[in-house]
Amino acid sequence: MTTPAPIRILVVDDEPQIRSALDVNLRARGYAVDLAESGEEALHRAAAHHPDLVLLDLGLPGIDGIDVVRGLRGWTAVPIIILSVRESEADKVAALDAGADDYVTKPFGMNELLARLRATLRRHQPEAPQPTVRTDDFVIDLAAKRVMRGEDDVHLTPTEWAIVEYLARHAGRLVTQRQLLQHVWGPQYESETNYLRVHLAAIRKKLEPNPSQPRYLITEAGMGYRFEL
Amino acid sequence: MTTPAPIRILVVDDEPQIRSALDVNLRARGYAVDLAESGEEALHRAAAHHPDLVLLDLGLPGIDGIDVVRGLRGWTAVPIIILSVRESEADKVAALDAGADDYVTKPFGMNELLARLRATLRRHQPEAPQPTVRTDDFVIDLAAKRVMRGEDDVHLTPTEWAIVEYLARHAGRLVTQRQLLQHVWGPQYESETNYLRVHLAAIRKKLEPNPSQPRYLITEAGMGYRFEL
DNA sequence: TTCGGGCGTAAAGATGCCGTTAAGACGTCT
DNA sequence: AGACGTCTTAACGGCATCTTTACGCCCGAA
Repeated sequence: MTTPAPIRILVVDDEPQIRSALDVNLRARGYAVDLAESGEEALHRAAAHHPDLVLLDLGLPGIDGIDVVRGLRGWTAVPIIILSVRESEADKVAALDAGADDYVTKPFGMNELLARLRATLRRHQPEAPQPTVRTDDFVIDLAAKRVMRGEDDVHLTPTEWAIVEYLARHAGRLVTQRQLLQHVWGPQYESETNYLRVHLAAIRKKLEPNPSQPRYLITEAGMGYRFEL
Repeated sequence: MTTPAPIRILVVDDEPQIRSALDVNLRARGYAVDLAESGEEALHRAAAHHPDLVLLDLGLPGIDGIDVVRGLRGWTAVPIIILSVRESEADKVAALDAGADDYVTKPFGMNELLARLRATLRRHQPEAPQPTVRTDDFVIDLAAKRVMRGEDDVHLTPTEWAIVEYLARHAGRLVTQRQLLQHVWGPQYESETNYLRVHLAAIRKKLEPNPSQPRYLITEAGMGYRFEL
């Protein structure tokens, strides 16, 4: 298991104190921070570094903040939170309709900003990639709970699927009978090894090219089973 | 192109003037509005009607607003915008971390609220990258919340639509009864599998060419259902 | 070689789930 | 308040699945 990559946040503000305050607070929470002090620099750094979220001050010298929002929205859906001293409704409406995700009025509390930041990031999390286990003869789609053998799919009963899934998630490793029994049937089933024999036979009949001589679902006599890729 | 279904908004507030003001303004913008004046009613109506967005007052009699957020987040990802007189950072942080999407302090400008509402709804669109799901026999228009079978459209009840939509958005994957029950009826309905049997029968009667031998809405005995394209 | 434990296979019975139907409850409009 | 659409609830037959039992094989140990 690798450590997750830090979430990258681009902070855009022309006031050095605010940049610094955000930098310190965000780094303290484990975010990676990139800083920009103008709209041009913001667009440039966003294109170069692809941040996971943008904190954007509206009152920038040069390009207006709203135009930064439009510039970003032209090519990316990165979440944008506006920081601004402007309290007027018109400004908020314009920023939000330009594509900003949230609007926080300065001065703001750091805890509120962090909470809004978490809320925004939470919404933008992409779905985890769907794991599949492939062999030469069939494909196990763990997310769809489905097994494909060539073009047509193989129908597994609930118990059969539970066994296959557990073995596939521990592919290559030896799984003891007790592990399987407890995972599929519950803690009190420790010694009903005949269940396993019966169901393994059914599974092999459906998945193995030659069920009587298993290639994938290997029996380790006296110990358990092993799913060989 | 068919007329898109109106966006349904659930307004939760115990003050009649605010309910009424929101009701009028939202209807004027073409939203369909559902009203609730307590947390209990909010949870109940949300489960019954599946709104597209919830406007929630924190200062409710009975259940606290935060608990309403938690109650909803237990089973649905519907966007929630908090309306509150409480300005303290702690309240905002608590609400956002409980799963709210935005926080607006009363008194608020109607235009700002509408802009935040649009921004929140826009953000939730990416969840529907495919507006239509097509089979040989019918077309599911996820945006318009409508099903067309050939030329004429099939009328689905709210519950039926909720089931079809969930299955269509997870096309090909196996959806457990528990997933469906929690998404359609709420968290406390984990074991009422007879609901599913009854409604699936009704849906099949409307969509399947041969309802007694389903081609699209496949039952996986003991596990759940699968929408086969 | 003989014996016994562990395993694979097959088939029959038991179990629980699913589809179907219909009636009553509920909520929402006119 | 009444009528309509919709949801809930219960009952039942049919069927998929699981359990249980029996038997034969293989292989290592005596």
